[in-house]
Amino acid sequence: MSTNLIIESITRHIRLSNEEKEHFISLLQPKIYKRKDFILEDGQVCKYSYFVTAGCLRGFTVDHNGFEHVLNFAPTGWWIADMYSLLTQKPGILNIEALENTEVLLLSKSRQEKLYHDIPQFERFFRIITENSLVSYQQRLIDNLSLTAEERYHNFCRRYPSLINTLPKKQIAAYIGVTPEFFSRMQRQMLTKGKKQQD
Amino acid sequence: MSTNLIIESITRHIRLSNEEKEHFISLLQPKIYKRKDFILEDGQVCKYSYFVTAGCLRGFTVDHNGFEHVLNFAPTGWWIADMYSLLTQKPGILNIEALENTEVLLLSKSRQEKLYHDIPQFERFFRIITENSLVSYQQRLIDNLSLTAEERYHNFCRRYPSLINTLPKKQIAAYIGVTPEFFSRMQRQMLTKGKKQQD
DNA sequence: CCCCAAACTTGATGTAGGATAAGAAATTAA
DNA sequence: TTAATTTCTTATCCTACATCAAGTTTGGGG
Repeated sequence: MSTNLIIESITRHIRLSNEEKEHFISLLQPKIYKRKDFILEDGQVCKYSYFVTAGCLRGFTVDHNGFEHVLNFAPTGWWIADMYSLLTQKPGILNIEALENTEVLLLSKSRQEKLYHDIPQFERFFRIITENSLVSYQQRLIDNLSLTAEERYHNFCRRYPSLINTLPKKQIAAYIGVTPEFFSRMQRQMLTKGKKQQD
Repeated sequence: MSTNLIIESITRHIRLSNEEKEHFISLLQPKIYKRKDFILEDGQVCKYSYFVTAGCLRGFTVDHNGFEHVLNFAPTGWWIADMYSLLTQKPGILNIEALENTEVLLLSKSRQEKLYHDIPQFERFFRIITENSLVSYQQRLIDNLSLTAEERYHNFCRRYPSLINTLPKKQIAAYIGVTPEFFSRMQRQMLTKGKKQQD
């Protein structure tokens, strides 16, 4: 099982003995999804946190006009879940879909709670990654209130450098909050602007 | 000292003995700000979490055109801080200002860390409120991507019912992400719409 | 109580980005 | 390889909201 990555990403924030590492790993379930598989659909209760060991997932909502809005991407090494549903155990509004064939490690809510009890350090670990996540959503909200679509695109590029060229452009558009048509126009404009600056 | 409110809001999530409560309270510093006082300015390092026991604060950023964007309000019973700066201890981008004469309890970062050590339950408490805060910023981001200004105004009303009539309208406009001019027009439209529905 | 700054409103005009449509290019499944 | 589907682009027109300007109302400090 490829658990190096998850252990490494955890021990960047807390120290664990070998037994603790093994105990933690024993709580995980590996699972494989194929491109376009849905890991979670809106209306369902989210029962797991998902850690991506290979591939890429996307979390998105569908508004009442049928348009999709991407909340987050989860490439290799990232966690994803419908936090609202996971916390409340009520039906959520998030869809999570595999953008390519993807391997994940599942940590169920009940096992996560058990983990907090068995190894209190994990309370700290999840507090820290939740804090970091909170900060980045605050920043993204401010960006959406104050930046143009083009500036938000640059922020996307900084946040997900590995995805710039691998992701369908319509997914990027749905993340920065514009239509695919406008995104296309915007890119053309950016090219001509770039050329002007070269002269 | 008016610490009933903060103890009550904490014991909604974790259980504390009387000694633990007293220890916690001993770590807090009360402070009073006057209307228009700045609790924190962008560029400063945030050294405290602030709990409002009376009055109201606002957290906002100023963009490169000089426009203000409200990240959050903190009426009585709410916490506020520049999370980014508090976590990293680097200069932040948030301003926190008193909208009226306001009483707060300060919890310094170093004391908060001491608290995690002395009473590990607090690790859980702050994890939970951070989780809840994360969920609401996620929702607000989705709302900004998918809803009209009018729908976002309704969400503001649900989130901060006590502020609808007490807050200057330009503050509400800066929260939902429109200009005061447009907010004014929007309200007039909502009135005439409401009248039509009555007929 | 009054005055002045701040907040609010209203109108005229401008613009970033959306809606629609339709064809071109790229992927996928078979 | 090809047919079918999805994605991307381009053009035209449209709308939600911004900008600018000017006047009105409000309310908090002296």
